[in-house]
Amino acid sequence: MVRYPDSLKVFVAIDCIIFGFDGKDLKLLLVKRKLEPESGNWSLMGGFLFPNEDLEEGASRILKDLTGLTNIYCEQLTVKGEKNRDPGSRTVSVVFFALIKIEESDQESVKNHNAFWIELDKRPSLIFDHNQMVLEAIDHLRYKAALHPIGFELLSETFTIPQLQKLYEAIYNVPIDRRNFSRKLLSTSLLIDTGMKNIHSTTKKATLYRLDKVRYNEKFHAFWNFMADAMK
Amino acid sequence: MVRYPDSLKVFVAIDCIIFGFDGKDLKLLLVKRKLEPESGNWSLMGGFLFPNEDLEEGASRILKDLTGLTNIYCEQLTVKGEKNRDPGSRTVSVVFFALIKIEESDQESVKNHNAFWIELDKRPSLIFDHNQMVLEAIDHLRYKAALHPIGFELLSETFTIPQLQKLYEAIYNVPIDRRNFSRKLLSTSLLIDTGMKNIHSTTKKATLYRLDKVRYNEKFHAFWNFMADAMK
DNA sequence: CCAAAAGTGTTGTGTATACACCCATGT
DNA sequence: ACATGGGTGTATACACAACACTTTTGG
Repeated sequence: MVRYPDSLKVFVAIDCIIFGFDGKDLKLLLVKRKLEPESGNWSLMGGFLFPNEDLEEGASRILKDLTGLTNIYCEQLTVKGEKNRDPGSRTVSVVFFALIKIEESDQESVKNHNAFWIELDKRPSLIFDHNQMVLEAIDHLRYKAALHPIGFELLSETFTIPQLQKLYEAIYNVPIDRRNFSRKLLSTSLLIDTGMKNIHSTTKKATLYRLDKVRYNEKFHAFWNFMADAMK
Repeated sequence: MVRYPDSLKVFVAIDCIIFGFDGKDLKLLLVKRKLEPESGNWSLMGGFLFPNEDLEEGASRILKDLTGLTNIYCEQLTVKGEKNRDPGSRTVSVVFFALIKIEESDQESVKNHNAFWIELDKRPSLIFDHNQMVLEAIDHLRYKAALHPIGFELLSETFTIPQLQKLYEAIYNVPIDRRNFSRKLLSTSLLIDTGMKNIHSTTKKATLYRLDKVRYNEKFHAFWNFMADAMK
């Protein structure tokens, strides 16, 4: 077996861009670093790839460690390998894009990592090339949510159509017609009426739906048209 | 500055999935390996990331080396990091997706690398996880060509609408209505009439168009609707 | 009774499809 | 003249956006 020169070897890092939605604003889960390098500065949650794990396993490990959750929507977003992106040592970073249901995450665990849910529009500047990663992630969220039903990954198990609408309005920062949005969503056959109502409302109580997971999995990769015009 | 343990370091490879279109069939540019490991077997064109180059530079270098071309449509497709994907040594591979105008490539250079344009449907089994990479690339081609005007990257500078149609029929393996396809493409404002005709035709000579590159660059990331229904 | 939010209905406009028909070219 | 392929026209169906109206709830 041929041996390659070890001088070609580099570190492989994993960085996670973690989105959440609190019913009003889109948020990012960011870490105020306690370790060198860049101690005290803000960054994405990350770590090095371990010798005994695949890339996706590494991302799952990091996300589980931070949030306590296992079944997180998570996909590769990009790889960053610019020569001098990490001043310490040549490091290639695999960036993952994750969507979290905030209220299901372990707030204790988040606090222990010195991590905070920060409104997207109020995020601080991040270390290295993490700012650029976040910009690409926002683009990706807008892109993907227009064509595929990923919005549900940011909501609770049960949700109302007005809640879903507020989410899309936050993602695209545009007002949406309530009536057309409702009809469009109901026509997807993705929503199952739970028979319950949102008791927290002070006016007319909205119907609580849950996702039809069978149909969701079957048709996830089809092209939907949630906000396709927002990308025009 | 903190030092990380060198035991975490891995090799980073670059693999390129290179599509071409000869007017009739979609093709892949594949290499019959002359070096160990896996000498004599088929693989994607690839190499290791050099210490002095960024990822995209590495991909450009490999593509230039093989085809002689510099301005190739090329984007990151995915990263493969499965623990045992390379039996030699732990290697993370960044996979690039490239679209080539076959007739503009340097056939001598291709031949010197023992590379061959092979019809997609007749491709041999490839080494390592390269088969899986190709499957994902075909999916990506179908996905992206439905929404963005990437088909032009596979055609010559000037082309006819019937040629474009044959390309889309090859990508999606479906017949397309000539008249509706023509009107749809003309309505994009992406085509500029060159005033010339395709002299190679034995019947009525089709109009030769070229791409409006200004509009192409401006609106590339908008959502088009070339074959969106093929993904439903 | 009123304000605010949820839910349903209607109508016009534009886009996509399924067709029919005409034109140009070489044999 | 005729077969083959290129180019244009049109009617229909369907999806979407814009708007009006009704219902529920708490105060």
